[in-house]
Amino acid sequence: MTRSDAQDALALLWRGTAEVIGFDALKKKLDKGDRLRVKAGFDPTAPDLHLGHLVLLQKLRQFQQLGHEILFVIGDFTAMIGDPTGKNVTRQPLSREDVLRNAETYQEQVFRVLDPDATRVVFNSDWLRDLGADGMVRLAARHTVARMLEREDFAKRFGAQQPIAIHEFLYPLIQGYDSVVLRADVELGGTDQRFNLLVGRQLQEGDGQPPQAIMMMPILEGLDGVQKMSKSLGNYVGIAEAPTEMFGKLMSVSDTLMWRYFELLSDRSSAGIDDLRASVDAGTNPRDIKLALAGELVERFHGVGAGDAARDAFLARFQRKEVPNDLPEQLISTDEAGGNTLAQVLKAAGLVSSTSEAHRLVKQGAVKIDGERAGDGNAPCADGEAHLYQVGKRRFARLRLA
RNA sequence: GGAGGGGUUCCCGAGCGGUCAAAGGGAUCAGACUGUAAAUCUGACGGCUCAGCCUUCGGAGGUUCGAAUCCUCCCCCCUCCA
Repeated sequence: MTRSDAQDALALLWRGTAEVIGFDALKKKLDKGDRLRVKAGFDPTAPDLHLGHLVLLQKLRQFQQLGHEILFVIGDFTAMIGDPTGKNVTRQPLSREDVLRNAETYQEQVFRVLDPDATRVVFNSDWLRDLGADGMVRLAARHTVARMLEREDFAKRFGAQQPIAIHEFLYPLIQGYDSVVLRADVELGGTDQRFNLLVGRQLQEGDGQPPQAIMMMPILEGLDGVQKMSKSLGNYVGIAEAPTEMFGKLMSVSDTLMWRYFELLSDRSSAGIDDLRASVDAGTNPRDIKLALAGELVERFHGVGAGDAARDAFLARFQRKEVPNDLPEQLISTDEAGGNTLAQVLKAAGLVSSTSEAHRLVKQGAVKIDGERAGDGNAPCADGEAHLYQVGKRRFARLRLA
């Protein structure tokens, strides 16, 4: 590795991080050309990954591309405790079966980002089961209650006289112990993991190991650009989502937020991103840059060519306002629909969730038949021939009545 | 164990006998605008055989011409005291 390669590598690894602890030691190891053991732990609790999770995975991917070893820790043991981080209440533990099933879907999605051949997946129950009661007691002896209570969420709950179960104290200790067992050089986590990550350093030092560096990644903003991306807020892009969905969602992101996504999610080099910025400053339409971002991410999750296909479909539909060309014809039975009024047909076709909604949308001018705006939800639909029904800009169906 | 407070339409949250399908905000959807599904503005936002009708305000009963609003019992949450 040449001098400048090393610097580029460092810059790449540094990019987008919220905070790095133990930077100097890390730099030294990188300069030496060591192959680092990079640890990241995952709770197999919510198996639906989205781009918010990708931030961390992306960083792992970068380490991986630079030749380092990824230790992907599935916290099947710790999931039984439930990470208290950020929680104001004690978490419900998961059953063994849930954990294993989740871990399965987890890996499947994760390997769309990471190279499975260069990733070591480990389950922390492997060594924690053998730790035994005495080992657990020894581990617990390594930390004090006072220090544990420094943790913000514990402190809050304690101050508010809300319960903290004793086993919750074990979570950070166990996560830290994982680092000891794995002899991690670096551990990645979200900024909310700071405390747990630091415990790892402490335990490693106590064990006579050099403490791991800690790399904290920021929380990704969701599509609204304000709140963190999360499934419950509905502002997320799922890793397993269909290409057109994913593309459309990414295109709806604001121009400002787009750069954040580039920095945290894109495989482009930092220099390449700077070039894009410069070109926008020079007058390039940000939309075109966003198309590239959306294309890149779709490509990553859906394979070569998927990005271009999604892009073409998007442009056709929203820029040229064309109708999607691969619309299958749907046969609607007026018997099942309960009648043949426009509202009933739209409901039967699944374009609206109720006839009431259909009537409302018709009144708002959102419904078109063969491109003609419909004016009456009670108007009967002619049967026999297929017609193109459209609700709003996104819902289409080619329907034939029977 | 004792004393209080509360459960309202997707979420938050008003309403406290009729004028309530129920304020306001958020989310969502639509229309306009646009460089895209950003921003902004406007509107919609329980269901139906849709300008009329039907079913909603934790659950079950009751009072009343009439209840989300009053009473009884039950379920669940929270706060304070012990």
